[in-house]
This record gives sequence, C-alpha cells and structure tokens, in this order.
Amino acid sequence: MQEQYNPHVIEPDVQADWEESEAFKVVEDPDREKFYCLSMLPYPSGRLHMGHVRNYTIGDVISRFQRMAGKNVMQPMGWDAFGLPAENAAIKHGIPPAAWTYENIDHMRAQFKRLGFAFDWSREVATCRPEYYRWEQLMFVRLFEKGLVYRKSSVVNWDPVDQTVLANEQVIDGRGWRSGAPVERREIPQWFLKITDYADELLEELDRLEGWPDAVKTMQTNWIGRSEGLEISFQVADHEEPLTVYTTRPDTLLGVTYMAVAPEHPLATEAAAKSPELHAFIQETRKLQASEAAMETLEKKGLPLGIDAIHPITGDRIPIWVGNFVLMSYGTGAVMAVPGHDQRDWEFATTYGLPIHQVIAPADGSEADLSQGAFVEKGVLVNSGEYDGMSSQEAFDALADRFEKAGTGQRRVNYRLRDWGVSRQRYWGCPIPVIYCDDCGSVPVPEKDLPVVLPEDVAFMGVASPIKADPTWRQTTCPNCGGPAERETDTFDTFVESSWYYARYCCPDADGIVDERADYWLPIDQYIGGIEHAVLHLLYFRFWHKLMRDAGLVSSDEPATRLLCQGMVVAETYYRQEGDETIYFNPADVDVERDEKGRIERAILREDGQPVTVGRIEKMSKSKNNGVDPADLIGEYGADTVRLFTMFASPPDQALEWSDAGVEGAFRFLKRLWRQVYDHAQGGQPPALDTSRLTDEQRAIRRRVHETLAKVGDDIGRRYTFNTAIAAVMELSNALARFEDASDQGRAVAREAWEIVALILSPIVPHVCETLWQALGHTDLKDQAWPTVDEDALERDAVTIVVQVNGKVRGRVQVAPGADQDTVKAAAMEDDNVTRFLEGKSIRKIILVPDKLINLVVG
RNA sequence: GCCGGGGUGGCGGAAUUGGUAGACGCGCCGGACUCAAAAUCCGGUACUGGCGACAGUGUGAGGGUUCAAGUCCCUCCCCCGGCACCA
Repeated sequence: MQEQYNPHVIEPDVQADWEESEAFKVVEDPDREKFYCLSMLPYPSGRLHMGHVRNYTIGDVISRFQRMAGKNVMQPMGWDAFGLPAENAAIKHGIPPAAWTYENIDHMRAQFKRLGFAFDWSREVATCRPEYYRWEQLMFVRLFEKGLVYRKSSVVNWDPVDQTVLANEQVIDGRGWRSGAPVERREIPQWFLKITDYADELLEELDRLEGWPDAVKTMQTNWIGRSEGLEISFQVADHEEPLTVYTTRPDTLLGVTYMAVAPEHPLATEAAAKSPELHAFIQETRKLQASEAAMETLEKKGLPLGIDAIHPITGDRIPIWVGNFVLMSYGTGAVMAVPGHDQRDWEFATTYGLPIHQVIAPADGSEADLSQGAFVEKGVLVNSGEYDGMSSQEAFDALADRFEKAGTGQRRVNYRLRDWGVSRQRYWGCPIPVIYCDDCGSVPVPEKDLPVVLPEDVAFMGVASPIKADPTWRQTTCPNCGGPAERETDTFDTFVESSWYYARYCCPDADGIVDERADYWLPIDQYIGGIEHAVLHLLYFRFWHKLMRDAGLVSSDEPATRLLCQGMVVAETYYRQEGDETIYFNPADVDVERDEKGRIERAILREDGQPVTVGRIEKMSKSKNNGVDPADLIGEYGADTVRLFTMFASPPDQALEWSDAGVEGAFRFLKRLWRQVYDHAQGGQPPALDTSRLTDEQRAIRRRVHETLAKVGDDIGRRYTFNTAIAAVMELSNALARFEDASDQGRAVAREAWEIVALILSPIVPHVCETLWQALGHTDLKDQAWPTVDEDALERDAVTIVVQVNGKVRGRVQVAPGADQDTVKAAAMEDDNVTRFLEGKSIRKIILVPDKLINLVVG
C-alpha cells in the first residue's frame, strides 16, 4: 500500500480488473432474485455534464448496494441517439448527423468508463441503429393493424422564411430562432397513437405504484385530467348544425350568457366571410404560438360573430363569439360561457360588457359578490326556474336526465389527455413505416420489408430534411396494388425510442421486439431520472409498456415499480452588463473575496482583476456559462472524489449546488481515510476480536461502528439519502481518529471498523474502497456481501433524556434505558437548572417520550 | 395562466413517525508545525446579551392547533420544474 492516496494510480488499476473479469456482465438466473436498476438513457450531446454524473452515480450506488445484498443486478447503458441537436450540428458544421452522433457516443462511453460505473456494456443500444428502430417500426405496424393509430390534422409552428416546422423551443418571442420571422400556426396531417384508449388504466394504476413519488403521481393524475360532465347541443339560429359543447358544470347552464368558438370553427369562417373586421381578427390569431403556456397567458380577445345560439331550456338567444383562447383541436372547438361561475369567463365578460348572471348560491346561505369575481364553488341553484333549491349535484343529475331523454345531450367522461402525436417533420429520427398510394390510401410497410432504413450518409442543403429534399428516397411501390406510391418522410417523436429501450436492454440481440428474457428482468426495480420527465416521458413509457403487454410481449402491467427523480445540478453565475449584452463568466475564472464571517464581499475576474456581478444560482448551462466539466474534475481529483461530492452535497431529489470548495472537502476526506487505514495497516495483522474481553471504551467505539453500519444500510438501501450515509461514515472516521488504542483488542476493534468502512462506502467510492480492502489483507471487494449488524454491539448502559419545562429544554439527565416516568422525573428533579424553573409552581402534567424526552408542564 | 416541488446559520445541508433545531461538510476566526508558504493537525463558529453558568430570540411572512411545530391547518410572498415538436 502506498503511503499517499493517488486516485490516478489506483483507479485505472481497479477499472482494468473489472474490465478483465467482466465483473458487471449479468445473465438471467431464475434461481436468484433479480434487480433491474435503470437510469434514464442520455442524449449523446458530446460530453458528459454534471447532470449525467449525478444521475448515473445514483444508479451505480443503488446497483452496487443491491449487488452486495445478493441480488442478480442488471445495470445497462445506451444512447437516446436521435434528435434535434444532431441536425443543428449538421446545419452549422456540415457534418452528417449520424457521424456526429457516433463520435459523441464514443467519447461519452469512454467518460462513463472513467467514472467507474458498473454497467453491463454487452447490452448497450443506440436508438439510431436500424437493428434497434426496426422493432419500433414493427410495433407501429402492428398498432396500425390493431386500429390504435390514426392520422389527423394538427397545429404546428411554421417558419414562413425557412419553410420548416419549428419545435416549441425554436420559437423565441414568437419568432423563428434562425430566420427571426414571425411564426405562424399551421395545420398539417400527422400520425397519432390512441393513448386516450388507455387513459383510465394509466390513471387507475397510479394508485398501485407505491414506489413512485407522490409528486409524479399527482402530476400524471392532473395531466390525464379525468372529468365527468355533460355534452350538450345548442341549436344555432338559422342553421341546421347544432353547436355542441362539453361542460363539467351543467348545474350552471341557466347562467350561460354567451358561447365562444375557435377561430378555425366553421361558424367563425362563415361570419368572417361577411365581416372584414372578423376576418382580420382571425388572421391575427394565426400568429399565436401553439404551446399551451402561450395560449393560457395571452390576453383573452374576442369578437361577436353576429350569430346566436338558442338556450336549450329558456329558448333565449345567446350571442356566439370567436375567442383567441379556444382551440379547434380540443374537444368540439366551442365552449359555453358562464361568467357568474367561471373566473376566466367572468374576466372576458367584464372586459366586453357581457351580462353576468348568478345561478349558484353558496350552500351555507352566505352571499356571493359577483362584482368582485366569479363564484366558482358548488352550491345551491337560484334563478334557475324549476331547478331552484337543488344542490349542484342534484341539478347535474336532473339536467343530464332531461337532455339524455330529449336526445340533445349525454353524460360523458372526458380527459384532458390528448392522443400522442408522433410525427416529426425532421430527418434525424426513425422513419414512420407508411406508404401513401393514390388508390389504396395509407398503407403500413409490410413486416417483411422492415426496417425502413434512414440513409446516414447525407448532406444538409439549408434546413430541410435530406429525405424530404431528395425526390428519389420517397419513391416506392404500393405493397397493396403494386402501383407507384410514396413513402412517409416524417420521422417518429424521439419519445417513441425512449418508451421501450428498457425492454430491449433485457435482450438486445433478440430476433423480435423482445423475447422471453424480458419477463425475467421486468419490471424495472429502480428507475432513476430527472423530475422534468415526470409527465411526458414517464407517461409514454407506461403507455408503451401496456401496448407491449397487450401484444403479448411482456406480462407485467407497469414498466417500473420504484422511481427516483433526481434534482438539477445548479451553480453560481457571474456576469457583466455591457450595454444590452450580458456576458457570463465561468465560476472557474472568478475569485471570490469574503469578509471575516465568510460572507461574499465581491467577485473578481482573474483575467483582468476587475469585479464581476454575482448573479443568482442557476441550472448549469452553456448560456449562463456556469457549467463544470466532469472530465476536468476527474483529471484533478479522480472519479471517487467526483462521485463522493455529487452524492454528499444534497439528497438526490433536491437541486445540487456545485461548489469547488466542497469537492476539495470530499477529496480531503478520502485522503484522510486513506491515511487512517494506512496507519492502522502499518501496525500489522491484529489478533481475532474477542467481544467478551472489551473495555468500556472499546465497546463504545464498536457500538458506533455497528450503529453506523445499520444507518448506512438503511440510508442507501431504503431511504436513498446518500448524503446522510456519507455524513455518518465521516462521523465514524472522526471518532476512530480519536480512538488511539494500540492494545491487541483495541487494534482488533479498529480492524473490524476499517473493514466495515471499506465495505459500506464501496457503493459510493468503489475504487478507493477496493484498494483499502486489499490493504486490509483481502482480495476482491467487488464480490463481498454487505456486512451484518451485530445486535449485541448496539446495547447501551445508559441513555440521555432531555428535560423540558413547559416545552423548553432546561437540562439533560442520564438514566438506564427503558426508565419509567417516575425514575426520569426523580432524576430531572436533581438538576439545579430544572428545579430553578419549577420553583413556586406546581406540576400539572408530565409527558414522557421513552429514552428521549420528558416535558414537565407547570403553572 | 394551470399542474407539481421548494424556502432552515456566511454557504450546501441534518433533524426518518409532532419530541434536544443546526449532525456532516464548506467557508471563516484562532492556534500548532515551518525560515516561510502550501499541505496537515488541534480548537472555535446560528443571532443577541453575559467573563461564565446561562438566558432571550430564531426554520420565507402572518395567523392557528398542541404539553410540544422546521414538521400539521389557513392566508400570503418569492424561487424552481413541467405544460404535449428540447431531451
């Protein structure tokens, strides 16, 4: 053993050994309990960032712990390799997206290996390879045949200059990010998967996902947004077609004072033909962005169409308006408005001087002031003729019965969830396997003709997709009639690839979507990824699993039993304002000056010695220039230090604030630990531990060792609070530093302690622990089991009880464990400070929390 | 706008089921070692008052429940994530 801790020597050695012995390669073994630990696969952007390091370190710690707990652990890795950034790189630098992507994958794989993650690399997949995406095309074809796929028009952002569809993130302040041209809304035909067919199951099974965070389950519940309501048809004056709306509050029907339709609604189109003002308004709404956030925050505007609906109960004429906030693609493209009892309707009615009628009164008999805002709660009907006095629920039932009998309405369960649009008008994605024939329509590509391969050796001319720009790629013949036909040139949403990769890892060489090995490994025992995926990815992933189940490919209902959502990695920002421009400086180039209390006084750019402004703490990003390159850190401190700090700085589900000084601290701890074990090992092999012959001090330190062992096992194995596990080992290491006992049994106690430390820290810092373990006279820590707590070692002779008087701490007393109230009280009465606060008062009540606290309530 | 999460010393955080607020680490202050510096080691460090024992205050703001509240309830403020074509 070297005297100095040198990660750059030991880490490559340990990693070479893992590589040689294929230490983390696993095969199915029905006789052993399996554990499938999966971290969300990365997009190969080029270099690892700290978010990756955090995500995969968490997964690695859990994997290594479960391995020590005796499970057959699979931890695979792969690449979410299709996506927009590869196309951007191609457009900017002229490199084909495929070449750019493969280069990035090679670089990042090497970085992963340098971090010492226990991945089974034999299962690696890259989603941009035909041998991966062909199975996804096959799945689509089967869903097509099952009727779970359909094509309809939907809205996209259109850049009129670049003549291309823009992603929401490519629209900045309503303009295309490259062209700067105002973006338009455009409807184009696209493919959809019927996720709404599974809405009920996706909702109900959330209740059974006990290992998922409540936050995720709540967000998914709200996203699916199941509601029970009534679909009602309103006659339109001088029109044949009725106007159909859906409402969850039919009890407010008598309070309807206007209707609103989408700008694309046929009634709006009809009215606009006669009114230049309406025409101009509708044209204006085309410039709005397609995103929901943009729709919801825009100023609500509208104009009357000059067409009236007929109220189905009163027969009154109700004006129909066009509203910029109504979307044609949701529901029927029309809504009924009840300004008295819906806040958005109230605001619109107030702006445009539309009447506000109260039809619901508070159930408790109080008054609702509709001049201040809508009364949105349920209550008792008023001003509603024969329905007056009914509760909201009674009125719901009465009105639903009435409309169903009359055939002008029906009860309906509605979902906020919309079907999944999977078409993207981009090149670097999986081709959608459909052929268009003038005679046969949309025909799925026959299974024998799969995969439809995306050409990889392409050049970008401008921004257009090379397979759209190339007139020959799409030419084909119809598989049905043999006539000339064209291929679909759209590709899949990349969420499709990430919806089933976890199943492919189980059997990466299967000749089919998956084979029987999938059912050995699935469901995933622990899934780890960012909270930003709480809804979209995690819902599509659950949906696709059910599609595979219903196709007979897997037998479980849900893909993952336990989910951990890790927080972001954030860091300080430093900047200077130069005119309109904000220039950000990397924290590595800035020196911070502090006052004598450690508060930041100012920050200086090292390069020019001039001050920079200390900005707020933000997610690490290129734009804020506050990223830290993991490669640099590994080069300086080694992988173990980076892993240790990442796990120590905060609990996994919270934001992790980067701190260079904190990394130093982690490195210092490993150096100290190394030194302590080195000093101990210099003393040679101690005799066997004889627990019957220990001194009080030896027993005390041994109790701490086993307490720490129990706590760390609980923290890593159950609570996933790796930060407190590390803190506990640090405390133990501090205690062992003060334990200077060179006697035989003293050294035997220390030996046991250092062995346990090496074992329990090994999931987090595997390289240094492997080396220390060997220095303590063993071989191969990687095959060791998690140590067992010696319950006898945990026994105590005395406990400290906190003494409170009226809830304030006034003293502490030592008593035997399990002491009863009278004993504790008697001990407390001997404390001068306690009796001081009891003087002249009588004890009214005593509360004892056994072995912890006694509260004397006096008055 | 809607849905979800968060706010505790100078900083990251701990307090697991309503029971000692501030573990552990960073920073800072003081000391040892050194010709000196770095590294390392030792001690101190929520705030206010006090030599001290100790007392008072304190977990975003305000209110409430309780013997006891960082933790439960109500109102409000601020920050972060998501909002269906970023991944």
